[in-house]
Amino acid sequence: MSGERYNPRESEPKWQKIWDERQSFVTSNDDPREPYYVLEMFPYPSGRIHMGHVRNYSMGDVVARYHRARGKNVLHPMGWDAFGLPAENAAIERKTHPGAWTYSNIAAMKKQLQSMGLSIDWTREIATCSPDYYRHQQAMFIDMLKAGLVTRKSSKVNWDPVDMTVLANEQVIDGKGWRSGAPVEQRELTQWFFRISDFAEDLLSALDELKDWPEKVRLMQRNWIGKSEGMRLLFEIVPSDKTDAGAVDVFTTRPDTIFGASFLALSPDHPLSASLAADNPELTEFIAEFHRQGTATETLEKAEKKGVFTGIRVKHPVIEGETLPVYVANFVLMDYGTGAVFGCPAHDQRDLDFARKYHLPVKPVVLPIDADPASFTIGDEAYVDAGNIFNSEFLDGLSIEAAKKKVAEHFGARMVDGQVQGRIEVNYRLRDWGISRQRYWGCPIPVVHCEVCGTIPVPKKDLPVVLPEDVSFDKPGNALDHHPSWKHVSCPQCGAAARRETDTMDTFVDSSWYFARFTAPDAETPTIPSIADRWLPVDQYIGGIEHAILHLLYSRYFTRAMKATGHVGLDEPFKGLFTQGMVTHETYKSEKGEWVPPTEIVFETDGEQRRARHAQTGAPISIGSVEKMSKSKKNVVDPDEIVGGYGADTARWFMLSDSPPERDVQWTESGVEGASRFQQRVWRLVHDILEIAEQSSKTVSSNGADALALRKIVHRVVAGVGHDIEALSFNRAVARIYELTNALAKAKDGVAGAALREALREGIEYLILLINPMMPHLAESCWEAMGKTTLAADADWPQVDPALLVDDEVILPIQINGKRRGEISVAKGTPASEVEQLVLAMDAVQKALDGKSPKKVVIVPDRIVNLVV
RNA sequence: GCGGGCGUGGUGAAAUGGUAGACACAAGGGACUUAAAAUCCCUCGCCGAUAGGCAUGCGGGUUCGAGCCCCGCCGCCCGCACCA
Repeated sequence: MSGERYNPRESEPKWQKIWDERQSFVTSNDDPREPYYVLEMFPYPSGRIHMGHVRNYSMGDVVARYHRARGKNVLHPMGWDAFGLPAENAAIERKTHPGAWTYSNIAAMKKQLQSMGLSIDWTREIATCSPDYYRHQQAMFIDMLKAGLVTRKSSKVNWDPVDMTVLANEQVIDGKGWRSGAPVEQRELTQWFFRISDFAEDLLSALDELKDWPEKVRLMQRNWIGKSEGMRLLFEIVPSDKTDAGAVDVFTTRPDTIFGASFLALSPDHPLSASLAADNPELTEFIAEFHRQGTATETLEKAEKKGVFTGIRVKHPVIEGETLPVYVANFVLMDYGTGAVFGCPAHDQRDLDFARKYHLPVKPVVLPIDADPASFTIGDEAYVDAGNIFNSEFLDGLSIEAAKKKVAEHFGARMVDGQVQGRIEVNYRLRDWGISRQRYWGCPIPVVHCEVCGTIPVPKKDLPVVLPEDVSFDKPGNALDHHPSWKHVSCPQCGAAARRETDTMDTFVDSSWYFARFTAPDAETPTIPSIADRWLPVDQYIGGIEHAILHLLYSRYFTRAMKATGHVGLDEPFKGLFTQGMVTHETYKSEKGEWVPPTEIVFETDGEQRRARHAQTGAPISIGSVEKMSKSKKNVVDPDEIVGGYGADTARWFMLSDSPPERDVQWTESGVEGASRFQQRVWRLVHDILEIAEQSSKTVSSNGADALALRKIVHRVVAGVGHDIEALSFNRAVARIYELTNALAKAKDGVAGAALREALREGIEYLILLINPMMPHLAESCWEAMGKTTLAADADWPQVDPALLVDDEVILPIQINGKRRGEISVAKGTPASEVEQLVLAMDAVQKALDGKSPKKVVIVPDRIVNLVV
């Protein structure tokens, strides 16, 4: 055998250079072969890749290389999600320009990614902060503006007081900014919006067709869109001197409980609340207090349900002569429905709490099945389940569903305040996507505000609207707005002095179409629709679950908006979606309770317990829980150190082994060493077998049975690995490859004849091709050692001989009363009657039967035998 | 509160309703070596000397047969959360 160890530090750069020189992974749009588009979520250029990237891109690369070997024309590009606030923060801290910082980060990360040996077409690289990219985004924005997909409106927004910018609802997590973590405040601002809510129904129903998406993600999006079917209902105000308004408009999903209504509640933000507050000091104070403490979503959630009577009453819509009091209540959202609700305390917990507090009537109108109408009462718990309507005149006896229909008919035929009193309405939780950000480092919104002409889009010939280079970040807030001259322009329509829009776009806009731009990255238009439509949708998209709502929902919307403006011809951008788990690591703490990085620790074991000490001081270290790698807990492992030490293939292999890809994976030193050992083992095995194969066969006397047995294993593994990769079950593919390696190592020791030598040769050749998607550098080195003059990267996936997948002998386990008691080897396809005879004749079976005859004999041909005694 | 997911050896995990624990890590024993590293071989769910028994969070059920299907608990994780 070759005594030399495989040296990844030498071989990996060598193959990377060769792939690069031969342009192995450059994809042509004109290639006639079947297209396959695999994409991993592009990274934010923070400056360094982390293990999460390694895992993500290792998976994507396996898919890309596998499909390339299967003869597809594979598109596997990479780019940079390069706009965003960290660049501005860095500019402030380091007195540099956001662009300079970003581009130097890109260069550093690109080098790191290249050292991983990914099969990426780097000729298609894009950075969203480049005018070459964002000018097309601006062009599409103008198209969408003209198509009515974009709107500008004043609304209450989530204001991040640290980042000094606006956040979309989706970007507020637990009442805090998704990036800054600061409690979010509510402010009233004029903003640009994509009218995503117009697409709510389509975005919701199309989820059903995304069969290659995780059910979990579809469900999260479904909940986020939040469809609810209900009714809009007008309550006529009893005339008084308090207000001129004729009716209050209410949204409800439970019109069937209308007879149980006992009050109306308005949001403090409801226009009627404000007008009623004018001569009502108590109400004024209540609304003011609501606004004081109601800024942060968090405090809002914990607040007690409170309200103030407004002094006005409405007519009960179905009970003649009765009226209901109107309250302003802190739990009614202005954002949802109409900002007003009717309270039916018997069948809604919130309403019940409110009613008990203010001593309002509680009248049950839904009777649980089998309950006695005479004695059924509501205590502290509202009854919200199924039942039949009672206490409700013309609805009595109906089911909830039937009652809803009847109520709709009833109110649909009546008029209040000059309008139909009630009509069916569908409401969505999904709000329009506010994209205005008061930041410099983002795509400028290409419009001009003219006092004469209003808001005018920048003519396309004047695009791109480029960010000014000479900016200062001395003052907090928007550097673009502070720039002395940039915003002063003349109106493109009338020529008068006008002002540029200084808001830039949310960076989620940038990432909502990059996958389309990759299909024609140098085009003079945002896309070349015929080419985009050929590649899209992305066949396999891979990324983190944290983008389940934001990025993926926006991209789905944006693709529809691009279709409406003629830039693509499809609705859904991602056919297959896979969300990978996080990379975790043990945490370590010193006796003082400080986090200690794994690089500073040595481990020892006494066979029972693992202990840790500080490498330099020898101080004891406590081993803590396994957590997501994070700087704050110091449990990060730097990919550069792993790639520089063990090599990229080892890191890749380890990321794919053991843990199912959707689950979290724990990075361990021993796991990496195991991966590295396997790398050496393959290298040795290939050389050992080559040596055996080259020996002249003096004793050609093999009957071929051993060779056939080996070939069966080889072909079964090849078929299995292909299957596993297509299912993205990389850990199972890895296990099969280990099995093959074990089988080859065993077989090589017993070589008797030429047939087995040939089988071994086929075995290692296939082994190399199987590991190629996962450890491509090692595969090339082994391929070369075999004397091949081509590249493993260009080799076809091994052909499976179907005949070798079939066994002519099968081993049937024999169960007695469901417990395994023995086995029998029979020819495949042996009929049940024959098997029964054979089994009953067996000693072990006779012994177990103890002279009795079985009550029942279950025989599943080629699978199992079960005797019931 | 609502919705979803997951509970299998010391560990990561396998297992179209059909031999539970493949494969790997860790551990232990042995070979080789002056020694170490590397490598190779063996053991490795629990109880039991063996025969065998018990084992997939707990309790039931369906089935010839359940880790897998159904019902009820317990625990952990994730998402949403005053949505009328």
